[in-house]
Amino acid sequence: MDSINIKQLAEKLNLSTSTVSRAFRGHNDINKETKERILAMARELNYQPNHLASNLRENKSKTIAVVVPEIANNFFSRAINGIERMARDKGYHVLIYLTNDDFDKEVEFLSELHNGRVDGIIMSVTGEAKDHSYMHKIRKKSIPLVFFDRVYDDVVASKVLTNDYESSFTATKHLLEKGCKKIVYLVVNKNLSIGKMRMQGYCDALESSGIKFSEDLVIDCSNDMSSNMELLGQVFQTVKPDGVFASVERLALASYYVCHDLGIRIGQDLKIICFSSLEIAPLLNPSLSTITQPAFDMGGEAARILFRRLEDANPDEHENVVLASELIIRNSSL
Amino acid sequence: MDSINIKQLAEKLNLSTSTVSRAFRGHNDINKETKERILAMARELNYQPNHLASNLRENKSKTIAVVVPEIANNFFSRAINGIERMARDKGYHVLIYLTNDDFDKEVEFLSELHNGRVDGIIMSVTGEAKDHSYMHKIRKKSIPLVFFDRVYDDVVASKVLTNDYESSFTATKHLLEKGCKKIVYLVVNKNLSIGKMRMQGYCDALESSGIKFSEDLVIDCSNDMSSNMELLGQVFQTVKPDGVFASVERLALASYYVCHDLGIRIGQDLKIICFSSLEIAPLLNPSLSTITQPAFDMGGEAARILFRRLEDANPDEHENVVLASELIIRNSSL
DNA sequence: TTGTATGCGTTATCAC
DNA sequence: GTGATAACGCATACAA
Repeated sequence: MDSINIKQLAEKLNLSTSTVSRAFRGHNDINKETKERILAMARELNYQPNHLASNLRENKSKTIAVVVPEIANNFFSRAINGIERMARDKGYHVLIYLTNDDFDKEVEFLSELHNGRVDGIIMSVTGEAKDHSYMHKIRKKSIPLVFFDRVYDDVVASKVLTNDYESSFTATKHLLEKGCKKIVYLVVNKNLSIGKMRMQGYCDALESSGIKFSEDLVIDCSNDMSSNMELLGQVFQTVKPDGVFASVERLALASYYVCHDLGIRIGQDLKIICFSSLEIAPLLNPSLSTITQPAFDMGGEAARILFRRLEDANPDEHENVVLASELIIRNSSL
Repeated sequence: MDSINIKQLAEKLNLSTSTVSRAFRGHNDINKETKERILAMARELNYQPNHLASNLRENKSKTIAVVVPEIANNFFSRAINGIERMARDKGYHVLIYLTNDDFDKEVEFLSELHNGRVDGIIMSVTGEAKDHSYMHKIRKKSIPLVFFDRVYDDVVASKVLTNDYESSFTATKHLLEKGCKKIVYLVVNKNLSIGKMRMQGYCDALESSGIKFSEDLVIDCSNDMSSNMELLGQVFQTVKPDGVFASVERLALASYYVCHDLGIRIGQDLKIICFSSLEIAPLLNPSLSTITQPAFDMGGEAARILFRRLEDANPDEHENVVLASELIIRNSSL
């Protein structure tokens, strides 16, 4: 039993397709009884308007795309959760695209999306700092775009960020106050805006305590766990830092593994703090000090902004929102 | 500058729309030079066929829906990762729907999806064990469906599962061998197939060791962290179990929090093991023994099965796949 | 309040 | 090898 269409439904009811169509739209140019009769029959026959057809007709898809580097990640999965919740409320559907931090995929996805498939895009960019002028060309086609967390600074679009600079400054200050003299900064991509902001907070905190910033203490890591562990193992043994400020969660976790392996006592020998959305940070050994971003809310906010653009129009207005992260000190930095 | 359509492109080239259309399809009934000319112009003008229109025409969407209880969860986020990867390879797009374990939402989603929006569905059902006969009605409309992990036993569809019974049996056996006499089984929904299978493994392991199963040791929890902690606090103090077998990750984590609060020493006073996809289980305090499901592969397998149905046709053939979980003993059960 | 006719952008069928 | 045309299912302008 295949799907029924509006024409067949109309025939059953001895009505025209236009009348049937009206029953499903918000208008009130239809007799209440007829409408009910139509809806009843529709329920019985399990009819639902074909969205491809109606979307084609109305030139909108009621669908948004979410483009993120990864999903098996506490921050992004929560953010998507927030986006989905908001989208659901607004009657939108959510397509997911994972770049796996591959810039080429990002470009591919974005160009695929400009063909009516989606009404808008929410995106957190890849860590690869290549030329992203491709965005400028795409932007011209004017499908609304909202960045969150990882953004391209030179692309004009709405952005949802957290107060990375302040958080980094405070976190670094905290480590200094706890007696750290040699704090390494772990980063995946120095050139990405987010890495830059966080590093700036780190630098300024050092400076404010009269400590000179040293390029050697900036450790440029990758997204691969085992090579990170190898790198950090060397750093911890040769540079012998007494503090670690990790700009992303996975680098703190790599540090934990390395410390466990090398018998470095976290908290005593080496204090660790990091950006993280790990909800079980209190259960780690030792419990992990974190700067926790409001991931869910960031997603929700990004979606809210996008839908405002989509529905209130005014396509040239961009919103920038900054949400506050929370600094939670636990045993790893005490 | 808004999107261009096939007609405009055809005009620019002094060709008919049919010829232009041909350039974008796989056929070879078009002059090679014309084709190249068209493609070149398309690139220049940034033309892409509108997928709504072509999908309407072809009556398929090249899109699948993934319906899961939640996404901020290690298991599901990995599974989605696997699905997305496979979908990408096959040229499909992925819509995400989160039920938040709300049965009504599940019903709502599924009925929304039968209107041309998607070609197929991959789903893990909610924990609510209500009447799901609604599925039978929907199944008639014959859009391919693949279940993974959490399934409805009475619905005929392809299913991707793990060897839950064996894993549970082995894990419980392990606790018994380590000296546990009183093992509680933590479950969110006893009636869900997955809870049943896991519980059966637990029961049979007890029996095989000559221990009588007691209903009092089955603790029916919820999805709410704080009420679970309250419940478990009471159980740990009154029932005084020496072993915990948690059927889902969050219940083991709640146990950890409770033990930390009450000063119960995990591993010594109380041994814990659970189903979990937590990649940092080794970093917990103490490291957590887990039965780890191949979440990514399960997602990939579910997608593979779905696409086979979609492309090879043969709509009445169902595949059931069982993948093996891995039992990893760590300090929480030693 | 309802029906008729047209078009959304694309592709397949049939001519030429 | 290319062009004209109909059709996919629906929603609106207009007529009644």
